[in-house]
Amino acid sequence: MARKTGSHSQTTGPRVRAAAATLFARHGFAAVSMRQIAAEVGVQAGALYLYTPDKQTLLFDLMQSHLEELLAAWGAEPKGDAPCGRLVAFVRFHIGFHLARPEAVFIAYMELRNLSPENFRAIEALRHRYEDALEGILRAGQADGSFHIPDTRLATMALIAMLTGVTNWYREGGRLARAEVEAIYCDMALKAVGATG
Amino acid sequence: MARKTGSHSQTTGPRVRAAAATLFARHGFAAVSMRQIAAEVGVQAGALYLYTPDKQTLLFDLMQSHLEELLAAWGAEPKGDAPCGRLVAFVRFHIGFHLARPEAVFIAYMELRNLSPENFRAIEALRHRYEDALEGILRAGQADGSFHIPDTRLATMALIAMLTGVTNWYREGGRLARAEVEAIYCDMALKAVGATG
DNA sequence: GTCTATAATTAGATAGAC
DNA sequence: GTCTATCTAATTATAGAC
Repeated sequence: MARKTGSHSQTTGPRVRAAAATLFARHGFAAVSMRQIAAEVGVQAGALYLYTPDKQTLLFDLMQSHLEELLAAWGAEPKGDAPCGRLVAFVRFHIGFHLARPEAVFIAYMELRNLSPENFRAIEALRHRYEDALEGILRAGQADGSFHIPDTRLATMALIAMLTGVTNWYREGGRLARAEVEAIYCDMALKAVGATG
Repeated sequence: MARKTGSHSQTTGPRVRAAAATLFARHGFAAVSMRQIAAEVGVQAGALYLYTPDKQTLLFDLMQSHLEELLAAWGAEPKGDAPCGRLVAFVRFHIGFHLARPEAVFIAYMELRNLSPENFRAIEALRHRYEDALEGILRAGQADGSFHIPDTRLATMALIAMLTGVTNWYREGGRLARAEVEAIYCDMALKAVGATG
């Protein structure tokens, strides 16, 4: 086993991010101090500045990497050709991805107003790209007659809000298993867009 | 016109609450200082403590009065007998009420983690009572065959998340008028629960 | 790479003058 | 009812020893 040569740089950086994610999700960005993060990692506050230039950048990096991971994961997801199949794939993917990362999801939705204006624009652009992925599916289904949607943009926002809402109430080991939740949301989503197939 | 007898107590209290609501919604509870609130009202920081014992209680009062107003307004709303009509009434009521109070809605959903444990329990109880109102409609519709819902509790959470999501994207004077948005959401909600009528 | 110490600022809340 | 002044404590971020 390779010796770590006395350096912790390969582990402390990620641990700082993990501790920040946990604390930001639990108490909110503004309510968490750099000292709390340091204590969670097990270092002193000053040491954090070896891994981030400031607290704001720490938040931005968490949100940016979450959304880039989301886009990359959806891009790598196998999807069918028919709009109905693609919508089902999106619903399952969205729920699975979000339930697997409750902290990152929480931060990405709740801490937008704590971003600097430039950072906010960057995050919003990434989020918009993800919304466009769903809107593309709905447009295709509307075009080929699979769906019956009064307004695709509104349906996009409604569906994403509905799906993301699972993270507010779902608890592992609760009344419903994840697969059951996914199936029920697929059913509701297909019905909501008036799917025929 | 009655003279104000030199006292501002009838106006400053509400103005403190209004300023706090605006600032909490914009920047978040933890990021707003008592001095900022005082500046918005046009008094000094110390004067705020004539109207609230502390910052935490100020937040709690905003959330509590919002939810009590929500429950009272829904209770006073005229509703039909048939489940379909009652669901339509709920959708229109929920969207209308929430779009009219973007600040209070934002605070009630985003600042739960900044409540003390006791205050959190009180707010959650109020929120649960409101969710139960929708769940009652869905249960009735499921019972009389108007709706076809795999799981009423899950459908309740899904619908509320979908409806509340309007506050994230709707802008007055935007592409769609409020009535159009309500109509489209009614359509999607009815379809999502498999309404037959 | 981490710690200790500290600078500079700001926070929530209170006391007492007016 | 409001202001000024202040207390105590906590904040972000940096400097320099090790």
